Amino acid sequence: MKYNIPRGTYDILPNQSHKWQYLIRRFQDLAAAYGYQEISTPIFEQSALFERSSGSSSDVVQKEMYRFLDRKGREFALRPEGTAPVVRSFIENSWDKTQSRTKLFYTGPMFRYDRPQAGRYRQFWQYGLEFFGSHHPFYDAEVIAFLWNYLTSLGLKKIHLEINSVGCPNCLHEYEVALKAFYQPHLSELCGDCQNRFEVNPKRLLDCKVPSCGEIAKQAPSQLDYLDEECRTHFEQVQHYLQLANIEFMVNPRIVRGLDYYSHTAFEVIFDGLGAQNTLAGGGRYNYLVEQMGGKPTPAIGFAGGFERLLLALEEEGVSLDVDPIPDVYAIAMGEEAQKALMPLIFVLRNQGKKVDCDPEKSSFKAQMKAANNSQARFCLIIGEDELSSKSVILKDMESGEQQSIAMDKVSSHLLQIL
RNA sequence: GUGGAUGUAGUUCAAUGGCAGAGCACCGGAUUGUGGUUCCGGCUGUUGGGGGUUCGAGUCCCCUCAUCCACCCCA
Repeated sequence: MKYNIPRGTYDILPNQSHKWQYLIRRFQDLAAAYGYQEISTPIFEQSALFERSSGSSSDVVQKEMYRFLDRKGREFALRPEGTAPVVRSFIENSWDKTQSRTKLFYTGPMFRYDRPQAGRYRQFWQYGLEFFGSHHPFYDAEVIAFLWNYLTSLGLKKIHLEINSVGCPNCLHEYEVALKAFYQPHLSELCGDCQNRFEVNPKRLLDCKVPSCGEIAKQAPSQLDYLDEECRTHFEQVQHYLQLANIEFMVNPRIVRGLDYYSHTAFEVIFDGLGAQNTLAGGGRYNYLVEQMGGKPTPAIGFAGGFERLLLALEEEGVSLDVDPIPDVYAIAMGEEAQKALMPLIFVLRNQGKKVDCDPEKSSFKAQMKAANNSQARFCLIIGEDELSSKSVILKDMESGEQQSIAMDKVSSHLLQIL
């Protein structure tokens, strides 16, 4: 019996692991600079949480959730996204009852039963950020600026930011009425998917990739023309604040976010050169979600991005994340007695925080030298018969080839000085 | 969920239906205890899995699994 990794999942292997840690650390550091604090929610929640928040008509809920019953028959789901659990926690901890703003971020795995392809997995890692407690456009800009600064500071250049406003429920309703009125006479010309979208989620008609549908979508009324006074002013202010933050963006009235809870500002960061899975991150306001989930009405805005796509984009742009740890010292021992002498020495160095590698079992001196070279360690320590009798070790600089003999009890203090 | 391409050594790839190979990597050697370059030698395979056609299948057919691409969806 041979066991296989589940479809659409992957192991983060040692030679990749440091890249993940690096990306996560950079996200945490930036969050600290913006005053955001980390929250970790469970991997699974009641299925109903996602059904109510994301919208039961969404594909994520309808087709992609990993659902299961526990031993008492309660229905749970592996979380397909991060916002709903954070909102649940926000309400459960009564943060909605205070007047203060709440700034949270998270990283962790999400689960969707999708057909895997490059940049799309069944277990995938997201970084995300949620802001609660103000509808001020300042915070729209802050959240978007955070995302933009994170991605650009990593070295991404071939990305662009698209923003839109989907308005409040009132504007949205009027817009959908207008949209349906526009599409009604074209119904027979649409593809099968779009005929279904017309009934289920008319906004999705706008980003169909079938060319003939795209032509029709170009003529369709724009969401932006159906914003009421308040929503339009808000959107203009958001753009103004983004300019003040020196963030470049383009307005794309056809951005449609997949989850039902979004209102007002919606945005995406697109990578120019990844194939079909080119949305690096996306987000928007959800001013009505907290209330809808049973909390006190609380405006909020957030985003989420995928680490796998981020990694692909960084690789595509040739950004090097190779910060693989290189040992400071590679230790070589010849013979059993020397191996024993090596033991206390390398542990002293390691306990001082030096990275020390060795493989004293290797067959020959030459082989150990080779290994020292492959490790790229700056120095190598050599102990053999001669050194044992003189209670010294040889310290060799692998770059210059120079070597010197050092008394065994002085080795650690000497290395502390030069490293 | 729909359509298509692919699957051979650790890895990148070869092999008209006729003995499964090469580069890289790895391991060893080139006078005793000194790496990188060079030279010599060595190891590695249920050809993803199962079935079928055939004297004979990596190659043709069917099923299955996986990866990739597009749709879809979205991060």
